[in-house]
Amino acid sequence: MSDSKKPIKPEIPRKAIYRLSIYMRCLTRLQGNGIETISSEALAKAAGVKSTQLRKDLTYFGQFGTRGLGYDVEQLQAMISNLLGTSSLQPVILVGVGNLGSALLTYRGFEQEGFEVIAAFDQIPEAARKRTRFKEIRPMADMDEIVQRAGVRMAILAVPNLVAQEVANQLVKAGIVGILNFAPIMLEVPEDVTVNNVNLAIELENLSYFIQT
Amino acid sequence: MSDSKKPIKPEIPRKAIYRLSIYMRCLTRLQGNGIETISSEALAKAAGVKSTQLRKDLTYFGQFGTRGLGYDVEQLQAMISNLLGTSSLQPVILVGVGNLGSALLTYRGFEQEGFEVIAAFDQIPEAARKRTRFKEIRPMADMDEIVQRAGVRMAILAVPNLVAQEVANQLVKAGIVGILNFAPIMLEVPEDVTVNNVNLAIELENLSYFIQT
DNA sequence: AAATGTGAAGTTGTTCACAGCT
DNA sequence: AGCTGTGAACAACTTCACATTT
Repeated sequence: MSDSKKPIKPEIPRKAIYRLSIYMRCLTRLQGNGIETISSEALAKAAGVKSTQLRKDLTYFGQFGTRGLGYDVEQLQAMISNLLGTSSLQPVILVGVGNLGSALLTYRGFEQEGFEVIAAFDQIPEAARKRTRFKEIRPMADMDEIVQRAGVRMAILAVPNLVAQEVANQLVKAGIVGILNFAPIMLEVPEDVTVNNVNLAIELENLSYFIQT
Repeated sequence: MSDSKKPIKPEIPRKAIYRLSIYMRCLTRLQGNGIETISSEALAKAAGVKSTQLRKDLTYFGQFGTRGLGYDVEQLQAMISNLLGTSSLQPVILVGVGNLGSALLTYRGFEQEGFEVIAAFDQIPEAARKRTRFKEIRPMADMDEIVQRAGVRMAILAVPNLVAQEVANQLVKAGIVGILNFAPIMLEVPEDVTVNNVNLAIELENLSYFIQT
């Protein structure tokens, strides 16, 4: 599970924001199939939610449909993409090129979704280079300069637990305001910084609970 | 975000189960530091939750503390591990050794948490072998046999969207009852199968929303 | 007629306040 | 005295029912 602790706009449920991403993927697929208009009923089904929820989610941000008709696929897609801030390519850095970090660098899936990993950082860049083909591996000391020069606002944190807080502090100091944290600890960050936690082991453990006979 | 749709015991909030995993990690760390007893207050702080929530979460499963004293670290750890079904090593398979799949195989972090990836499957095993050093890469056709022989109950699904549902069906048929799904689609599965969804792109997108100025 | 937008009702999850052990 | 366990109050989120628009 992932988990952020930033309700900037407290009126809007955090889960609603996650669902926007899902709606957007569905819309992109529909667009690819040449479908121009869709009802909340049909889109909700594709997204795996109730149609009332979809409509409620959208109205947090405005009115985008036409009664009696439905939603314009392209227009709604553009609107959501814009809301999420993914309508332009966003630079991201990755910190910690160990086991998981190098795995994430290998996975080029972020690029397809509007994020570009412009640099990776590791305490021992030479060792890190042996684990990946990714070229831009830098020592931690270069972080400030690169973040500032490229105007990076988001970071993927994949360092060992013991140093996670310390590195998070460094990230914040460099100007990062969004952290995707893979370390299984609660990071303490200033109010204006958002942390989303992802932990694959916890997801497996959670499954493990539910599949018990 | 992760997301399962299986409330076998509807009284217990799903989020409470996730939190159990977090408590367990904290307890393991405390145990390593030689701490024998801890109050709900202190453990809750380490886990990043309110103490009342921790106590409520635990009482869904029974009474484990001593009033006036707190909880026995080792005992509580063992209890939660047992509840989650992670007290013994659990075999897992991975399906789809593409970009993400091979990244996940590279990441050996599951092993450290009580899960062993005993085999990986791909439609084109020869091509998949070029992406990873993991040895046990099999054609999809071998799935049934391996799952049954090893008594595997959990699978990590990292195939392209277009075939995700189809492969999920095959997994279910083979006897898998827990799926960690990385494809950004809602899988349709029988009631007795649990799906947890993880989508890294969605997590980044969600961050992207919150860091907007 | 068809489908959206939305206040109100319902449900689920969290926190409080305090009773009850040790 | 200190800290857990828990019903009751509260808050957040979801669903319903229906008025409204095309």
